Amino acid sequence: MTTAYPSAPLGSPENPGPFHLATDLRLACLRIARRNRFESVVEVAPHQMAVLSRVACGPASAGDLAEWERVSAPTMSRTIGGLVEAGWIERSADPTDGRRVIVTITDEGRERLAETRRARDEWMAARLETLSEADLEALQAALPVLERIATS
Amino acid sequence: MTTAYPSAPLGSPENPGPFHLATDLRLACLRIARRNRFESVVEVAPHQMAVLSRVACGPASAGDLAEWERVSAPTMSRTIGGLVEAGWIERSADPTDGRRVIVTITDEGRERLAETRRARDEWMAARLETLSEADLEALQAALPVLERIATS
DNA sequence: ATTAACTAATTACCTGATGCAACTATTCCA
DNA sequence: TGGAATAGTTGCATCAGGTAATTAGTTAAT
Repeated sequence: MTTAYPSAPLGSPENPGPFHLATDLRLACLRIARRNRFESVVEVAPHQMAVLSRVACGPASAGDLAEWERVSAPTMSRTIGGLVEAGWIERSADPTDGRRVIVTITDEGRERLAETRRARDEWMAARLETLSEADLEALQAALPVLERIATS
Repeated sequence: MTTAYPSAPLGSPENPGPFHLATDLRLACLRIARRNRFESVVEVAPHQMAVLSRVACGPASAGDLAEWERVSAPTMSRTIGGLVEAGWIERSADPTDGRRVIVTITDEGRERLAETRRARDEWMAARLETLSEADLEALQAALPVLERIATS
C-alpha cells in the first residue's frame, strides 16, 4: 500500500449545480452504511439480516418477503431455507391458503438479530462518542428528516 | 402480497438503553443507501462503481484498490479486468516497480461514472424537493457531522 | 362439478462475485 | 548472487442471484 487516495470529491468546486446537498448526503449515508456493515463483526449475511429484520416485525409469507427485499421468489425461497436451517426462523403453512408459506422468527433468531444489531449499534455509538453536544443536537434534529427520506 | 408489515422498530419503547440515536441514525443511513442503490437505474455493478469512484480520484495500484474496497487481491484483479474490458479503466505498468499494476480511469469511464452519479443524485434530489426549508437546514447542519462519522 | 387459468413456492440450471491456494514475475536484502 | 518477500493473476470451490420449468393449491367459468 503506497498510493495515497485523495478523499472522493464531495460538493463544492468539482460538483457544481443544484445537487450539492443531494450528493453529499447521499455519499455520507452510503459511506456510513458501508463502514457500519464492514466494521461490525457479524455472522449473519446481509440478505439474511434483512429478512430476519422483517420477520422480527411479525410473520410474513415468502412472497411478501421477496417483494420487500426486491429479490426473486426462488432467491427468497433459498434465503428462507438457510435461515430455517440455522434455526432462526420457521416455516409453516398458511391456514387460509395452502400454497403460501408463513415465516416466523424463533427465539434463537430474535437473539441473533439482537446481537447483530447490538454490534452495529456499538460501532455507531463509538462514533457518536467522539462528537460534541452541538454535533449530537444537529444529528438529533436531522434524524426525523433522514427517516422521512428513508421511508418516503 | 397480502401481509402488511409494521415498520421496523425504531428507537423508543422497543429499543431502550443508550443506543437510541445510534440505532436510528444507523438504520436511516442504511435505508437511504439501500433505496438509493435499488431505485436509481444504473448499469454499473456496485463493486465496479466503488472501484471506478476510487480510480476517478487518481491512478491507483490493484493492491491499493483491494485494500480500500476490503476485497481480496484476486477479486480486485477480476473486477479490474471487467472494468478494463468495458473500457472504463486502463491497466499500465508501474515504472518504478514492475510487479505493480497502475489503474487509470478513461474518458469513457469518467462519463459512465458521472452518469451513474447523476442518476443517484437525482433520486436523492427528488426526496429533498419534498422537504421544507427548515428540514433542509437541519440536513445542512447535520451534513458535516455525518461526513465526519463516515470518514472518522 | 369439472376443468381451465391463475397463483405461491420450490427445484433445476446458469451466471457472476468472492475467497483460498497455487503460480509467475519482480523486487528487496543479507 | 540467491533466498525471502511482494504484486498480481489464474484455478477451483462456494454462494447469492436470476430465469425457466415444476408442483401444489386456489379461483373462475361453464
